[in-house]
Amino acid sequence: MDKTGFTHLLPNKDSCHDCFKKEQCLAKQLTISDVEGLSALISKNIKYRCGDYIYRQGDTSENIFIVKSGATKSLINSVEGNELVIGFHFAGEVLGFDAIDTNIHASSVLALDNSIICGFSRQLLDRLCTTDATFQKELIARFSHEIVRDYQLLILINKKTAEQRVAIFLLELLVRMGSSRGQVIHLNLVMSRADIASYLGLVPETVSRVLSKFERMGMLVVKKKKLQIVNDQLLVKYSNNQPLQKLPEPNAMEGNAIPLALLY
Amino acid sequence: MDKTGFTHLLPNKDSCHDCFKKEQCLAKQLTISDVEGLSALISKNIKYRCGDYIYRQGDTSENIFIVKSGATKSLINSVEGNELVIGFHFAGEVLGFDAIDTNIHASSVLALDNSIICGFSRQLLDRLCTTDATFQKELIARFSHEIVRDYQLLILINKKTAEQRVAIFLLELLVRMGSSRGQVIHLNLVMSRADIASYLGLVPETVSRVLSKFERMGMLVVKKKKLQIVNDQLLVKYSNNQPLQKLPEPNAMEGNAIPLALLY
DNA sequence: GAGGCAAACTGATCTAGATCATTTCAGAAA
DNA sequence: TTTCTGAAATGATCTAGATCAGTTTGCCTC
Repeated sequence: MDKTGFTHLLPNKDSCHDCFKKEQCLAKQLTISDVEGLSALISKNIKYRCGDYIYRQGDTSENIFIVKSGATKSLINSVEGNELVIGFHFAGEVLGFDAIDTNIHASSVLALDNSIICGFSRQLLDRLCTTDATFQKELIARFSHEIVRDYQLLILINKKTAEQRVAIFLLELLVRMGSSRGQVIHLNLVMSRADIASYLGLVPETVSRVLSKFERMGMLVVKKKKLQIVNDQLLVKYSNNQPLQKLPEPNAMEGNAIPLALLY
Repeated sequence: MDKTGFTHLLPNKDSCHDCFKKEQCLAKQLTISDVEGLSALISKNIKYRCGDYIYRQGDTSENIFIVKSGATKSLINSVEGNELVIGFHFAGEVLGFDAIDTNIHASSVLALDNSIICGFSRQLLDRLCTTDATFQKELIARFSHEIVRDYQLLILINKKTAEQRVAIFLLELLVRMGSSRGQVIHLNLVMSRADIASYLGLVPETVSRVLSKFERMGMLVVKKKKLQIVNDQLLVKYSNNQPLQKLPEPNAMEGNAIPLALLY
């Protein structure tokens, strides 16, 4: 029936008016008629298969993209040739902010899954920015949001243990996938262990080992790309580097007299 | 004579018209009269002493700032209480982009030196954005630039050796300080070893050791905060992880028969 | 259902850089 | 000048995670 693999992702027609994601769209505050009038400048519902590039590092920037469904990763190819994953993007997120200044993409983005993505031409972007103050504000807000998100990744990478990184990553995924906490959650890891490792500044083997350990601790059940979070409270503990077996803090004694023997 | 320590930084009057940094200013493309008309919304030449905060993480955002002279660092305080340096900012750079979306600063910025900084009220920012298309474009371009810069820091941190990190950091400083390459350069490190270490995802001792090693290799002369770059070509080699003493690659043999003894 | 293949997992070993413990040094105060 | 103080340098040791070397697993294709 569905030979394309996309039909289930498209419950609506090829129009902004019926878009089931319009609440998350960059242009959400424009009236429908505004957008429809500029329809020629929007490429709606472009289909990407797993592994397809949305754009490549070095490409001239033609569009800003909005992920409607599916998932993508963005990466940077270093001079030495190895690639560094710098982000994962899900429905509602905007792609292409890296090229507004220079017109050249500083990163590549590719689909991790069959994905539907809309493109706003740069021309439309400029036009809306000058004619529509609300749109412009929304755009700048998203820029700012992106900068704060980058900070978070820096924090995640900096001086955290492998276990913390993986725990934080999983919790972040839970939030972004919109799952509520405190119950058994099924998570479909759309990215490979190597992708996660690159993103977290680790090596695939380490990610694998940490996931296995977390499984042994009863926090989750791992079955390749299918993850089942069983105990997210414990996951939170690990994300703060407070594993179960940790000894009480030295100052747990405070309030009692400290034996002299411990001071000398 | 100059008891304030600031006079030498201010060769011009307290006006945008005479500002010696106007070419680098966010509002550079506005005509002088435009800006002067909005003068009440610009706090010109605010003086900060070494250690003063320009703003703190969690503060409500009142202004966008432009560094006119001096230097600042931005940092994030983690939940555990330790601080992470995420950037250094010199003349011409804009501060405060992290709070445009939420109105709350996600990071703190403090002066590393006596610094002169101008503040644009958020109100002015909004006004210029709606009335002046060129200003708005410039602002968005700077946002995009900031995002790309964040990518660079991610690359710097990710999977690079301590020597690479320090070498890249020094080369980056050379560029940002505007020094031309290929000659002996005097560099005044305005930040501490601890700041550099935090920024590079290392520990102060490691930064110290690497600088000492670079000195032994004849690349630079270290005298606390005064650095003298003697051989920047070698620094470039180290930044690519190609130190001098490295053995020839294994495939240097290719073309010759490989001795069986090496295979077993 | 067999064969092929790439991702994921696991165990053994190694090492870059962290940690801990001093020492040195430069600038400020007295 | 001497003393004081905090940053920086240096040496010795330790360890988290990388690296290397397989093995296992799930998923194609025929």
